[in-house]
Amino acid sequence: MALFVGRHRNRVDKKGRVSVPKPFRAAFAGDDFSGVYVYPLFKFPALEACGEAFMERLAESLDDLPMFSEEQDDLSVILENAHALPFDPEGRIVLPADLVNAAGLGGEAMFVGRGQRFQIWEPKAYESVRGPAFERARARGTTLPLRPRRPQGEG
Amino acid sequence: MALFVGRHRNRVDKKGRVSVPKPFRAAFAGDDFSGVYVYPLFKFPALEACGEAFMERLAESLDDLPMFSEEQDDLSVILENAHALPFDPEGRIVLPADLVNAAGLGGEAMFVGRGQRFQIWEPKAYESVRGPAFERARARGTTLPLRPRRPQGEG
DNA sequence: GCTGAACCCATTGACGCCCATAATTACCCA
DNA sequence: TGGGTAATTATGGGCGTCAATGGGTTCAGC
Repeated sequence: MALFVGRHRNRVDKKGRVSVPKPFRAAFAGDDFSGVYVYPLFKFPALEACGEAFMERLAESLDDLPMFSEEQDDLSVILENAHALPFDPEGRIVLPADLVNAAGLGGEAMFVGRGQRFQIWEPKAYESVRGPAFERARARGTTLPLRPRRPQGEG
Repeated sequence: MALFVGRHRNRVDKKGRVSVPKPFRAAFAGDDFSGVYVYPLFKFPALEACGEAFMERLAESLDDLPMFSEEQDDLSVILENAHALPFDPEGRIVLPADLVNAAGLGGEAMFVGRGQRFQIWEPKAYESVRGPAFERARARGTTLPLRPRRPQGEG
């Protein structure tokens, strides 16, 4: 599967349109739904986006939680606040007002790859929140506990 | 899988292009994505590069961690700072400004084999940082416990 | 008839592709 | 063993294409 990596900074025009970076769009090729699912993060002033496959996985994970439980109710807010945003012919999406507000977006949007999904940030907010993360990793001498290599596919 | 070994010193032209040494390129033959993933290292003023397989493994390791957890946020630093750099028809990649800055690259780049991955250094920085490593290993009488030979072939 | 959204079109600027050339390296033959 | 030659890789520059962007226009719903 194609991965989302790196950062891309694009403009948000007067109509609220913003181009999804081509490398990110490419990862959705073949999906039934030509667009992305976007929802606000509760942890950061930012949005997260994913494709159909991941959204289904998320829904299933929610179903694994006890029915009528508090956690299920809480985490369901993701689905409740998610928007399915279709691509226009040029590969742009229109961000609804509630998402713009949640992320504090202005004239520009920063697309940030996260592997299976990506995030959308107001550039300055990204800088101040995530900027220190790299320095922190350096200071801690962070090491990566990698998942063991798979015996077969050896992908 | 082919291994990355040895050092290669290539020029970086005005456009930021640099040839990936042929022996290194060969290791990526057969990948869906014809190019390399490059990200800055925490520990050194240098870049590290890997292929699709390793990057997917990294993304999967991330997904093994709980969504919205702190660890996941920390580890995704690599993905956020990585660039997918495609080969041009001549086997070169274009290094973006942030990577050039992170490694302090000028007119030349040193490619250093590291087995499953390789690094990209500014030649002088490599000399001063890694040069002593050989002497240090000698002085310490460093030893390396080898992993037992695997039963089959299976690279 | 009005509002809003989706589509179409034009511009521009970066990036990828193609070519030509130079520097190695590998190979062959004397 | 040495030199010469051929093939391959590295390098540099120019040009064409495509992605990003902005505005206009048509269509549908109210």
